[in-house]
Amino acid sequence: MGGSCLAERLGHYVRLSASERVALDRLEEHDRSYRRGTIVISENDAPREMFIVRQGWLHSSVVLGNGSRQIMRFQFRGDMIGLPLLAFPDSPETVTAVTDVTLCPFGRERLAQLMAAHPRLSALVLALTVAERVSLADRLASIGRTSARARVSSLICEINARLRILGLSDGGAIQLPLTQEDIGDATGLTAVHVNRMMRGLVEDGLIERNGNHLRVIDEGRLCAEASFVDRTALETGWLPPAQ
Amino acid sequence: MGGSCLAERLGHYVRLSASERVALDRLEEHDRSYRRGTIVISENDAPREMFIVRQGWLHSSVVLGNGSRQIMRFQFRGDMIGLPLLAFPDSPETVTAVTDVTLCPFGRERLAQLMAAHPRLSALVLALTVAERVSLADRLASIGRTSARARVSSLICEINARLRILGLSDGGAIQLPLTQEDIGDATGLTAVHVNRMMRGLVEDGLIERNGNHLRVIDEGRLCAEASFVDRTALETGWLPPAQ
DNA sequence: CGCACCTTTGAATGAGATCAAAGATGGTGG
DNA sequence: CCACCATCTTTGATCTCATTCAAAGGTGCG
Repeated sequence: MGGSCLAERLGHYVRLSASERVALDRLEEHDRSYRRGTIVISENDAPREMFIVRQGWLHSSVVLGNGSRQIMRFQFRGDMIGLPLLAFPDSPETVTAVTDVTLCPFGRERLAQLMAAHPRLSALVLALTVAERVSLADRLASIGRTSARARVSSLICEINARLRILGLSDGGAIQLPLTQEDIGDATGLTAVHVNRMMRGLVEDGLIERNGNHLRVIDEGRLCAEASFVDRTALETGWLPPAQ
Repeated sequence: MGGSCLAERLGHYVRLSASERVALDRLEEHDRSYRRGTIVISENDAPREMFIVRQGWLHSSVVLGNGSRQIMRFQFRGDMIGLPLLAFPDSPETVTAVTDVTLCPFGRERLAQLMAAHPRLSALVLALTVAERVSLADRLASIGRTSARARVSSLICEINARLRILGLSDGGAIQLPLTQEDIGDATGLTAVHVNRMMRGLVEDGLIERNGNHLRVIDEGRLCAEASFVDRTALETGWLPPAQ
């Protein structure tokens, strides 16, 4: 089964103690696979579990009264899914598998135990949640205050930056298993307009595409146009000592 | 000085133990006042402290490369400010006092101590952060996928719901110390268009205004138009035992 | 009282949506 | 292995909601 994916991620930021590592492994005792397209958590359902992503892409979204969909965020290996369960009995969002995925389910009580026993992991999970909040805020600013072209650029920059630290971006070349409709739902645009913007980016030599394959050519210019800030680094100097 | 504002808020969700109460009081040992308009934390600065709001309104915002501003969220009594310091050395956002405010500063180490000593408070702070993330996601969907009128309605609904649990909404009547420019920056609209939308809401009998005073007349219809969901309740059944 | 800031209104402009239809692509079953 | 069907991409024409520009009232603070 290999080590815990969450441990792998947290290991980027701190040197985990043996007992922390054991505790994290226990969060991922079980795993479960889903086909692409599967709805893992459904809006307004009352899920009993959260998940850690072991393999594959997912996204979380909501559908509004007018029938349109907003994709909030994409989730990759090592990401935690379904955390709203910590605050609300009913899920505020739908989580969908974009590709075939493998997930490790865990319950609230299990997390509570871990937090009680390991203050440093507790603090680290809080820091990760805060970082995700900041990342959402970046997206908010992008959608609220920038042009269609900048919104698409920003999404590409974010996905590329996040895949890079997972070793899934080969010099800017990534697998992008999204339809233009998906990209539109993530950026607040129509699929038609996403198409026009992406062709523009190709024409201007910022990216290349064929099929699901995308390559960022001029990352500096792409990020600059998008006002994109990389949030993948994390400050950890303040954490309490390991247990 | 009265009790801790954060304790007051957390007390809505759980019955705090004596020792938890003492720990929370220590977070708010000091306080500091700022005039309205003051920038409390500046984007890209490296703040040394976070704050708990004791009195007044603030907002957090970013300014993008094109010069426009996006307001992410408004903060009221009992809200925590500057949490990004837990994840990033430089602040990703500017925090500004909308009215005269009183804030209680505290450092990361102080929070780390509290989390190490009080697993339940730890979990509760995590739950609050998750809830705020969900609330941001709601805003994202509002801005990404709804009309100008719905966005303004949604903002009014959210502010009203949050002020209500603080006892600051008198049957839908609230103090709204915001310019239409502020509302525009929060909803991704221009001040001019905000003006037209608000007059529309008044004409249709959904709200009333004069000066800084706003009254929600038909909350049901306003929330329905905005696809607004109240996120002020919090699930706490899973928390570890109090210390 | 006067000035700065905010709200309100109108007219022109424009970015992105909508509508429609023609190519591509790929997965599935025969 | 190939043909077919569903889904996705691409392109063009038109429309609309929100922006932009401009200027005239209000309001409150110093």
